[in-house]
Amino acid sequence: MGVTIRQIAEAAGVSRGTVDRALNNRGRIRPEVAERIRAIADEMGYKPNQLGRALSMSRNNIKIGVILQGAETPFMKEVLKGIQEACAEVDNLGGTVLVHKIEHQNAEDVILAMEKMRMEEVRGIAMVPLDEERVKREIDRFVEEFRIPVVTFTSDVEDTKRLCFVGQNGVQCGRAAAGLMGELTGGKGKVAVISGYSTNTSLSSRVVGFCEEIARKYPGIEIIGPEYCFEENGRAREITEGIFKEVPDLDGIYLTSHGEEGVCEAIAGAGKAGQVKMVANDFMGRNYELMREGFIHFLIGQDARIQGYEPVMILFRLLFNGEAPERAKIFTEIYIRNEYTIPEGRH
Amino acid sequence: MGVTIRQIAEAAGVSRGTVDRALNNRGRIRPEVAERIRAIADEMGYKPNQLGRALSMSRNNIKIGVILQGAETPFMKEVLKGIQEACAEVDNLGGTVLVHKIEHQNAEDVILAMEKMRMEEVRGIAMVPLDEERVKREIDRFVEEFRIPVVTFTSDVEDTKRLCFVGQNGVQCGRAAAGLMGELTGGKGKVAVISGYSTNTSLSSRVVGFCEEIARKYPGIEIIGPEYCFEENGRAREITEGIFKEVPDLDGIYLTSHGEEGVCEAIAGAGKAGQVKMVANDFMGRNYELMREGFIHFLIGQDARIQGYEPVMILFRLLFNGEAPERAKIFTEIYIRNEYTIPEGRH
DNA sequence: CTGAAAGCGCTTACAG
DNA sequence: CTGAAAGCGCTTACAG
Repeated sequence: MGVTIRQIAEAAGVSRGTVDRALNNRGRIRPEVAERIRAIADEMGYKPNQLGRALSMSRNNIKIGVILQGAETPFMKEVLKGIQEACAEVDNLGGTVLVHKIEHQNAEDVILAMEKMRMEEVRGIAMVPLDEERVKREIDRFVEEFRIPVVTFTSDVEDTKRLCFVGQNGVQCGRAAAGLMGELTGGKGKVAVISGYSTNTSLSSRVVGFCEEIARKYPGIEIIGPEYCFEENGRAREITEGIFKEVPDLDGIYLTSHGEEGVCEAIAGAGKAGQVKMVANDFMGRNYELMREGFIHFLIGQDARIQGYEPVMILFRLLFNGEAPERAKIFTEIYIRNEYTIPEGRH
Repeated sequence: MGVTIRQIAEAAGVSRGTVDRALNNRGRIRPEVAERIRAIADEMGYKPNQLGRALSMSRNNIKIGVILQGAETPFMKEVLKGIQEACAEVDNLGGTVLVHKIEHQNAEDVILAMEKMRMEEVRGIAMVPLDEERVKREIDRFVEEFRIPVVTFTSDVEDTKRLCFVGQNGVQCGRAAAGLMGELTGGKGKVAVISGYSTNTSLSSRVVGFCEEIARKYPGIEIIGPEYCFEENGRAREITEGIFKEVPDLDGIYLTSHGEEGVCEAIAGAGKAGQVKMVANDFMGRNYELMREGFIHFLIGQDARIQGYEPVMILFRLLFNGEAPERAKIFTEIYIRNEYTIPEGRH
């Protein structure tokens, strides 16, 4: 197959160690010799064999830490699957991945977890951050003082020295929903926006994207809300019922977050299934069923798996090959699904 | 890190070769000994290190052949990128991939390419087949007589001994389009279907899926056509103009294949941009632009990359690890995109 | 600055 | 049926 380091060594009349030093800029080599070896390697079309490399490097194994918040949510459980896939792959390549799960969101716990990771001597950290000053300061300290690169995922903290972010572009997600709702309603009528928490930045980005784009492209649509249901079905139901009372001729509902079942119960109760157009988010819980039953017209989702997988692999590629990520923000695909594009073998 | 074969050998008081024979059922070992070793390995939680395995196996390298048809089309060029990714990965794991490109579709050339692959002693073939008797017979002969597994991709030939198929479910794709068109038109009006070739099975599946689902779920919609434009813009334009003449109050167009620009010219000519709802296929050519310009409302697409990547990897996993694919038909995701979910950095 | 050697975890002829 | 040894392609102390 490929050219090996041994062949180059023979062609150059030096030892394999010398070739290694030349090709990987390890110093301790006469510059002219290094130059000559590199030229020979180029000419012979040398491509390092990752296998040999990895096997040899597995002696000083690369350890990567992962810190998960909100680990109890269905979304994070999906993300965790992606992390585990990455673990398997990193393991195969001779590295190690340490995962620390935190239930709910908690700055204190995050900082403690980071400290723990440092004690374990991880060489990089992938984490779900929190938009709090002390967390951000800690991230910067890890990067600058300890030289431990940090990749954020799912939520971002832009004003830090984190290497990059992997996750959804919330504003764009809201715009996509606006495009769908616009077409579903023929660009006119009344559409309610129901969100989860006003304090959650990724949810409010969706609301902003939605409202802005509706205003821009479908000025014939009047927006009701946003109202907040705290991702609870009971609350979502009450809100929806309330809206129906105020606005009996409602044409559509955009739901940024959980509470689907409550909303659908209210729709069913009002006898408006299929008639009130609904766009919701995420491929979790009973959402596919609700789509099949005709309550939800479109689901917008993100690839949770890749939000776990990619951050770990980005760090591994950095630490193993010195490959830096291409961009500071790696936005995941925004999937649009209708009842015909539900993946096989899913709930 | 993990438990190694050497540790098991020490624990069992045998040589590493013996452990290998026990764990990989290579025979030439006393059954009791094999059993004992397997028990010990289990207990110690042994997981074979793929790296060591691959590096060692790279001596008798695994060669995989790929046969591409219609290599000149934009779609196949995307597929080819996936193939090249797989090549790189297989290469890294000590294997080799041979790619044979055929312009257009041609049974004779396919059979010749298969023969060539056999001469090259490939251990598996991934190919775009052709629904012709002699091609199918040849596939069966390769599988049964030569014991060379065959994976089909992009198009399938069900009644053969091929290991599995990777590609789109055309009928489902048509149904997804029907769901979109139904919502775009409010479930009523007149919708034209324009396809590429009546002889192309994957295109006719789309037509069938579309028409059946419209009839079932949106009985208020009347279907015009299908007409065939041979994927030519000129022809597509004429057809569309013809339809406008016959059906001035047309509400939508479903285009199963290329000819988008021709159709859009006709729409523009009639001053009906945005008004006639359009659903088209594939993320190629000017399709994203046409969507941004408001001609196309939804694009349905397939992940071309994975249709090249996966078949090669399926064969590699089979030949390298003895892992068989999970299903005989591996359907790729059906993506729905609107103007807000166009991936970054794409034309 | 350079080389010889050992080692990463596995597989595979070769002896016996 | 079993073991000792060589080898896959690379990296890395250790000498010099």
